[in-house]
Amino acid sequence: MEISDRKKKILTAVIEEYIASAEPVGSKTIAELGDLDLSSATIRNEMAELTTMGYLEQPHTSAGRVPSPKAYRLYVNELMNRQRLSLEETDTINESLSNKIQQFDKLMSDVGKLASSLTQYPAVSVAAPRAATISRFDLIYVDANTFIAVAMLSNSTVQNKLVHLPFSVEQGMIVRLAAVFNTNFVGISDDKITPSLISSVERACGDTMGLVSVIAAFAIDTLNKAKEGEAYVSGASHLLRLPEFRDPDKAHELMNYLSDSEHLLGLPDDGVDDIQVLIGPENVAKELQDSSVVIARYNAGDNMRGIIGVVGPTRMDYSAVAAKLSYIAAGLSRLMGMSEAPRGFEKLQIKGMEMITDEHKEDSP
Amino acid sequence: MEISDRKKKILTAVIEEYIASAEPVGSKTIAELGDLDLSSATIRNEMAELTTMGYLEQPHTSAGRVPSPKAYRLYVNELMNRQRLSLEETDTINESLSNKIQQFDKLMSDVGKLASSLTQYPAVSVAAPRAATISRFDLIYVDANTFIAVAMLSNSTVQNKLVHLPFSVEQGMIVRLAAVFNTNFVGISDDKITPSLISSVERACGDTMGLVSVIAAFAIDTLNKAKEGEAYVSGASHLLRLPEFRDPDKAHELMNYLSDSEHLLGLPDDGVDDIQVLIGPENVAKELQDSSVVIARYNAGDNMRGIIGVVGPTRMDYSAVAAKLSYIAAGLSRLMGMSEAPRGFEKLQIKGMEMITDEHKEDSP
DNA sequence: TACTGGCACTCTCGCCCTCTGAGTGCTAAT
DNA sequence: ATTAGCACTCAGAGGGCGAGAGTGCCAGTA
Repeated sequence: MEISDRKKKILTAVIEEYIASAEPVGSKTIAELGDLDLSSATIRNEMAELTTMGYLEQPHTSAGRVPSPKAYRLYVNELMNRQRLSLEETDTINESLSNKIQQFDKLMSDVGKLASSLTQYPAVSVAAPRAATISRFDLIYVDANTFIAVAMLSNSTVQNKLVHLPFSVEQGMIVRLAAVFNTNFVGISDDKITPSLISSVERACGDTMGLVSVIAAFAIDTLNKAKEGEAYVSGASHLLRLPEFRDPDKAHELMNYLSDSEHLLGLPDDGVDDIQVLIGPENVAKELQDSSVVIARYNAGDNMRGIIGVVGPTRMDYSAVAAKLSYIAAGLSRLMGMSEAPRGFEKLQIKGMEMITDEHKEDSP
Repeated sequence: MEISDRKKKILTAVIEEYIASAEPVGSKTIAELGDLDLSSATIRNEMAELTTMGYLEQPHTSAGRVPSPKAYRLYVNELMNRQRLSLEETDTINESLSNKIQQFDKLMSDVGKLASSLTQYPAVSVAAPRAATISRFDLIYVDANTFIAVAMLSNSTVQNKLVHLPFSVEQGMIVRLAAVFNTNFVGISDDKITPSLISSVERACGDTMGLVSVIAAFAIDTLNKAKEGEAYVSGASHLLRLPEFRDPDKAHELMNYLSDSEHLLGLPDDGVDDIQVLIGPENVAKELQDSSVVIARYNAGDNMRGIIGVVGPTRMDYSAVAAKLSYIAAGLSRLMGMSEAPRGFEKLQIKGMEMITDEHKEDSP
């Protein structure tokens, strides 16, 4: 059966009422809203039909109706009106992002915190794994027992390691090693760094003290680290505020699931849309079957992708959450993803100096 | 009134029973343990006195007794027998630590996760703030628009930044800048990097394009980052397992408190003992008044101090938690704090190669 | 004098019962 | 097609009751 316009209106009203109250919605409540000029009896009939059509559910006979996942899906796809953020809200987000972006390594977790405090739901922040090779290598001589290894990766990140040695090396050796590494280790993936390569390099520069091994280990370590994704969860405690998680066992189950980042690292792969909503049973993980997830993807240039997501009950304010997340994601892409434009420069301004970015735009994209 | 030996024994029994069961303990339960050969009536009398002395409390007239904070304090100070970890447990810890220590920047949060999973309580991992200066500076030329700034700090950490420029610079300029920075910026604290210093340096190397500012900003940023402490919370969901946090509001309050790292950064300062137990009202924060905190301090060399702590109900298995935490802390100090011995070297072994460390010792220190 | 058995007393907790009220489905009237 | 009206259902709140755990106290015993 096709769903009539009037049914859609009623369904929308039920969903929005339920999102606000978390309690089953009765026909009388809807009638009294006054949006549609219908008696409660008429609405009752419509709601009965919506129930047989699978859009509404009754917890028990004499209770009101609760939207089904199918209803939320319809709501998200066509019923809800996409919310625009207020100027105030976009300003807050822009300001937070500008501040956060100063410290690149904390960015991931800070963005999660921002999303969480903005939406009042737990947020997950995930950086997609990305393959990388070393594109430049350097060794900085500090003293006879110490040098710093620096590796710049193909994804434009730089890693370093301070190495103390239990013996002395002369500066010339360090310089020679750097040169050899730059010819042998640049542009290859970590599984190409085999023991046989290491020993041939050892012979090439006359290293008998295991220096090459140490540096090669650093290279492997760095590449591995780059390959791994990262995942952070922020604001998990927001869950406990919600009526659907008053039961500590339920809350515990979900929080436990979220705290294992293994589960979250898979998220960035499937799905192509900029923003994606997974409602209840649409989630594959059984721990999420009663919850919904809103995910925004961003592209931070240099083949680094990430997602920022929010977890909540199926009764979630999809409209507001989606608007906020996509604004954050767009802001991230804008601030970080300008591969063409000069990068890094604008991140290094002294506090108080103006950021070199576009002027703030308050349109949510 | 002085507390007799027999009272101590009874108190210990009550505390341990309560720690295990989370329910008020009656005289009969203690009598049936058989540890002391006394009738329930005698124990009843003793418990009544312990109550007037302030060691026990009654939730209501006809319930058993619950230990007071004062009782836990006595228990921790002299009653409990300090637990030794099993060989198995120490092996697990040692192994985890060896693995974690590979990736220095994740160490903090990983150690928290370890403590949390070991104790089954939420854990906090805090790195104390530490002042630092730059002890060596280097700029690595990548291409005409790109260089890498590397700063080694007095605390032996190394930071770097990839800098893209919206214009070209020649390699000679980069080299000259590095030299100038090494003479002007080494050994000074961040508040010495004033605009006037920057402009004098700018004049010294003929920089008209703001390069010096960019690099100085990196220096300030790096020093600031080093000065800030870091705090992580792991395994907060463990709280929900505990009977005292079945009430979602209580759990929410504590989790909320913990999630704001501001509160935790203060922890490392006060207190001098290696291991410290704060019971209920001994905590200054009102959110912790009903909970206990066990803190272990470690010293990771290079003037880096940190604490690893566990938060739980006052009814906490102090003995086991303290043993585990202090073993972890000692392990950290051992693995990282060997300032005299070669450092860094042992962290860079290829996976599968043996770690260069002391053999595992199963003594808890 | 120190301990113990016994007993009356108290109070929580779980259980059952009842009652109320919200919400429904259906029918007859408009 | 819509609505008013009505009988029906059922969760949840409130009250009463009994069981059981634990206590304090007293009198008796070693």
